[in-house]
Amino acid sequence: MRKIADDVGVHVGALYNYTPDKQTLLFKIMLNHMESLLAAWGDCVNHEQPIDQIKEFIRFHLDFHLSKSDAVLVAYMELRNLSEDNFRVIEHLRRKYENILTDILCRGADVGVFHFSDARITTLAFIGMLKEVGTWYRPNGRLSAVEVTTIYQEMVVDFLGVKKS
Amino acid sequence: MRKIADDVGVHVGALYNYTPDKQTLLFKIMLNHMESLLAAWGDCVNHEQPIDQIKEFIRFHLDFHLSKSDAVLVAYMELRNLSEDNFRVIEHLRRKYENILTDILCRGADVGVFHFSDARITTLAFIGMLKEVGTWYRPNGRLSAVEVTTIYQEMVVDFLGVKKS
DNA sequence: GTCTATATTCTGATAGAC
DNA sequence: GTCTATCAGAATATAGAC
Repeated sequence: MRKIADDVGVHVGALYNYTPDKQTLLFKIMLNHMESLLAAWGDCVNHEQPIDQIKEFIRFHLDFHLSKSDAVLVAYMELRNLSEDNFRVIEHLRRKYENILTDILCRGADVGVFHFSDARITTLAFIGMLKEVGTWYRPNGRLSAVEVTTIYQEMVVDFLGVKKS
Repeated sequence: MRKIADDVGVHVGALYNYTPDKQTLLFKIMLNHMESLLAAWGDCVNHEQPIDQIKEFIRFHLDFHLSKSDAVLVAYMELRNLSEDNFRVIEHLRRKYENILTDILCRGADVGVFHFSDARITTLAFIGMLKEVGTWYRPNGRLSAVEVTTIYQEMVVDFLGVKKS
């Protein structure tokens, strides 16, 4: 709280005009993060073809997460510091986000353009792949955000295009 | 430190017979974790075929990480609490581990059985996929550890088998 | 709405008896 | 090597002046 007050430019006591306690503040930060994530996806274009839709999802996810790396760090690192009740709320929203991807995958499988063995596992594998980017991507690194996005889009599309025996 | 002392069954003061301070204790835990990870891989069978070798790597990684989920949680969550110097040491070992996978990928590409566009990105994508498993796998969940391993082996092998244009 | 001051608890670490 | 006692500083949170 002292560090936050210092960064914001007020003294500690003043902080409690905005939040009843630290736990509530953390929860509101994470809730706001998850809700704006879901809302931002709602504003994205809806593509007819599953292959276009999943590319859009990857572009959206990387764009959102790489541009808000601070909030993302909090969202993933402070999860265990949420109270039990607050944790459940955030987890529910996270599951909702994951299900966006699962739905795209299943729609693609239904029309026969995607091939995978388990929708849930494939979803989590892709989310894991994308999440990892946040740990190594640097704006001035070897690859630009656009290049990273393109590579990931190609990886995922190639993967889904394979016919499984 | 109080919680550790309590779990171990001694009083706080006694802990300082084993570590000069908290930072050193954390570092030694993480160092030990990374060194036993690398040592354990050194004890694995060396397969002739890259496809067998990468399957072995996936089996090894999941087996090691799912069976030591406590240590893995510390290893990933407490990274930011390491001092600058200690962080560099751990990061170096983590890179060494990642390079095991990169080497397998490159060897497979050299002999023409693996196809991917960027060895480093592919490595990190696979590591991310595998790391994610630790966040949702539960011993009594829908899938057993063996089933999860098999699915991941198939996903990775299928992915690497695709010819890129 | 912010500041100052303070209550209270927690935390890492040390000293000295046994 | 462990225990008891304790210090010093940090942390969350509150109260009351302005």
